[in-house]
Amino acid sequence: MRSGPLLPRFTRHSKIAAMPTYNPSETEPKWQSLWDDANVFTADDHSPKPKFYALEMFPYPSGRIHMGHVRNYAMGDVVARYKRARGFEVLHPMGWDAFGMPAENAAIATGGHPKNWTYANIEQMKGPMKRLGFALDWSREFATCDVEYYTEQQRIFLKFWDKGLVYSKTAKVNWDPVDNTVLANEQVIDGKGWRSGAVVEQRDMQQWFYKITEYAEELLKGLDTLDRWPEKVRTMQANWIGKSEGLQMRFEAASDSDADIETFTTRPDTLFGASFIALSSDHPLTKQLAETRPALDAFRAECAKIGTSEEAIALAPKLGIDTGLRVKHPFTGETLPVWVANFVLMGYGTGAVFGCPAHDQRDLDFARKYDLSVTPVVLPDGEDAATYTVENDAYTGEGTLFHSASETIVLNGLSKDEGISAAISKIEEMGLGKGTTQYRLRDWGVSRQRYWGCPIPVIHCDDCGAVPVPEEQLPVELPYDHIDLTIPGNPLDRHPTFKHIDCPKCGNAATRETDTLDTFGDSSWYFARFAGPKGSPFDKAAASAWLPVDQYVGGVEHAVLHLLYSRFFTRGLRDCGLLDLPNGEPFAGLFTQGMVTHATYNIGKDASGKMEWVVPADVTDKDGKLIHMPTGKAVTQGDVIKMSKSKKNTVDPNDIIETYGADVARWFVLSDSPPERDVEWSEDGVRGAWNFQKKVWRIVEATDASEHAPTVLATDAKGDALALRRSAHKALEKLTVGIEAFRFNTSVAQIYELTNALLKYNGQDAARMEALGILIRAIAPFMPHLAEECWEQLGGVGLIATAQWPDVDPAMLIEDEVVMPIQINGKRRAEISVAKDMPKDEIEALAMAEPNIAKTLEGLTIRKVIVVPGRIVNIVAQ
RNA sequence: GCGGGCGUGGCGAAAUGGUAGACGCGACAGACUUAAAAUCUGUUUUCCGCAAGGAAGUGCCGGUUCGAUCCCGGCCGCCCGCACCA
Repeated sequence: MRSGPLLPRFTRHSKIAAMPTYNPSETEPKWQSLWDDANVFTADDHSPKPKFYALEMFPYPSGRIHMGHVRNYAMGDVVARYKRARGFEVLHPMGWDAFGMPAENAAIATGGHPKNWTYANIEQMKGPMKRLGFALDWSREFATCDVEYYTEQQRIFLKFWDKGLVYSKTAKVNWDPVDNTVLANEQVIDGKGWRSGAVVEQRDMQQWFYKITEYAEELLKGLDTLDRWPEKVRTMQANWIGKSEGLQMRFEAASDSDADIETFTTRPDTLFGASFIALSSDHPLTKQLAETRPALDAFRAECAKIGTSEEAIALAPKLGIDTGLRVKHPFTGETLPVWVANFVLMGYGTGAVFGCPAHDQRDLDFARKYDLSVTPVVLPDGEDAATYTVENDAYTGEGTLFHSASETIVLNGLSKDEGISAAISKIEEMGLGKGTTQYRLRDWGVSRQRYWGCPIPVIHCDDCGAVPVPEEQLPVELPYDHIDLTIPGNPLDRHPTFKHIDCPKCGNAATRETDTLDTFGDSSWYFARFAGPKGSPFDKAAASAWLPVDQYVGGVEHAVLHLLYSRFFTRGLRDCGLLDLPNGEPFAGLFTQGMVTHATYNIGKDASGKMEWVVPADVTDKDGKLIHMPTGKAVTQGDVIKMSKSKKNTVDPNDIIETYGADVARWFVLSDSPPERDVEWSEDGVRGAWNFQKKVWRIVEATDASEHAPTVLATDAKGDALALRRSAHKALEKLTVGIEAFRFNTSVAQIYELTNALLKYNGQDAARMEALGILIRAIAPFMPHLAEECWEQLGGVGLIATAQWPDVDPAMLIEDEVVMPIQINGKRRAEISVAKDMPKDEIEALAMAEPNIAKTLEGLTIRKVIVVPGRIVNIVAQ
């Protein structure tokens, strides 16, 4: 006899007593409270089981959950529930990435307080999140704007300071001269402030930096160990770090009135092709020259307008101005002109390059425009040195050096790599430079001139300079009173009590730093805090035991910044002795999920010429025409894009939960599309999920649960029962692989197949119950509430949330008979059914005997017969 | 511009060297129903054919292979990233 389930179970003896159809609005809250009562999802720090840390990128508390959240957390939840069923102690926490600009924007718009707005939003979002039934350990919840959290973040800042990972320098910001405030790049639209419309200036400000470049090499090398990260993300990070090996070298002044210029190049082999030197418009020498030359100063202003993004600079037409300065070529002694060019970045290398037009496209475009010489020095294989020229396409590939000889050095005949080594050696020998490694990665500027963030724990003293706040004086708490964001500028800067304080070192009057930390700092260590909140800034032992996160799930938009900063933080924390994580990697497995998209709908442009978008819920199909119900206007369907408020193509998860339930919402976002790809929301798709839910319940309803438990093994099944059993175990095998490989859509397909097999099966025997038991447990990570209800109905013991994953019976995967296609010249002409272990020659004989094969082979000569046992027969004939 | 990815039925897709289109949506036909919904059965890549069967087919061109959606080269198209949104 099996023991009873948690809830009184009502047994059905016949189909006469009408069973109510499955009602998620009743069952879902019921199971959620049972899970809560049993503390099923609370992770045990001291469990003897193997650990599994499942984490989704925590949400910004905007106040509303959206379908993207549902998809993100549903994916993590599948993994978390599956791993629990597989015997792991699972940590699956949730919290809030709660600092940031939207709270300030809301405060600006409504006059409210960012703190009130944020905490109210958290409360508002928690309800729907809980209603979705995720297997989350809510006991570890926190918001990054909690004083307890940012106190510890300030402590980390101080530890980093002690470790030499924090420093300050001046850096450029977008300055809005009307609002007197610093703007984020996204707040700058066409070079103007988003609110004031004033032309934005680039202004230098003293700012704090984290020395991420200290770890450039380790962060790059570490990427090779992240074999459970998408290749794409690793490539993006590697590009971001941008390691390049080359030569830093000085071009010496041609005369006393000229100047030496320090350059960096990755192609010293092309030195003989150099025809000019190009300086960045921000190069110190450029600035100096611009002071006395209005034309150059104007050109600098032109360059600043292009913007700072690499894309903008790369796409802008190449422009320059000759400084009149001349330098000496180190090998030939010839003079080279020094130009200022708009395509040279100050932030990379030395802010100066030598231009070799034949072998660099930018240099070539520039040279053609200003009629500078183009001398090819790398000869592609197969080209004739006497006739080879470069017209409009620079040659950047391999080849043999030519036109590269002087009294100083001869590079002719060398390969590209040999030329690079030889040129570096020579320049080093001449004392003009050194082979070096450059990184594109820059230090992380963390200062934000904003209120709603973690205060930077630093005090500025006229005598002592920048002094870190002594640890015992933490936290530097964000003041709540006297905060008015509707006035331009940073409220902390004008706060009556926050800013002015005595220097902790000398006791004289001093001022607090009024900048707050970049919110990326908040999210760079929250996963450690989840693992153990006790301790400072987190429980070292617990965090070290839980980390790394075994499966992290989130949007690809975080591919570089958040994920790179976190990788830096865990290394910094390790080196400050706060964390035992030898390889420093916070996330062992990463999955980047696609977006939830939806068609957009509009009813044309309004009087001001602005497109009027309408919500999908208001659009109806009337005789094949789309109509906007509130206005009766004709609707035009636009692109299918990511759900966004501005295009109004959103579907509110609350509405879906209310209408169909949490399980259906979860099932839909996991079913059709591969997880890494976008999924298009559709009403039909949701109804499909709804119908599937009902179908499962109908099968359960039609099952006599009085004889067998759902954990039964029908080992003596024969005939149809055996066939069902085979289907069940095959489906189980495939769907398990699907979950492990993050291909939930294929798991769903297997679940459908098994469901269809069960639907067709009439027997009320152990095989039916076994297959159904497998189905229900397989559904559980996807539709946990439905699974619990079915499990209970079938007489399953305990909660399915704590049930073990069913075992695949390997014997059920092996077929005695296999169907083999027979091809002639790669085209399928017949198929035969043979015993699995039939010898090759017998298979061949059978294949030849097939009527259609014999017929097709008539008049042909057989050249070769390929027999791949269990797979295929291919006859090559002419 | 540089870097990366993707391209398969009406649609979402599956198959990563072995029968292309599993599974789902939609559509069509039928059953049940006064009717609709729900449910069930069947058809559904295109073309020829009553059928058996045949031909073409995974963006385009070529290559490797007995065999290519899959591997390689070139092209076309679309998408993403390129440093203060989170």
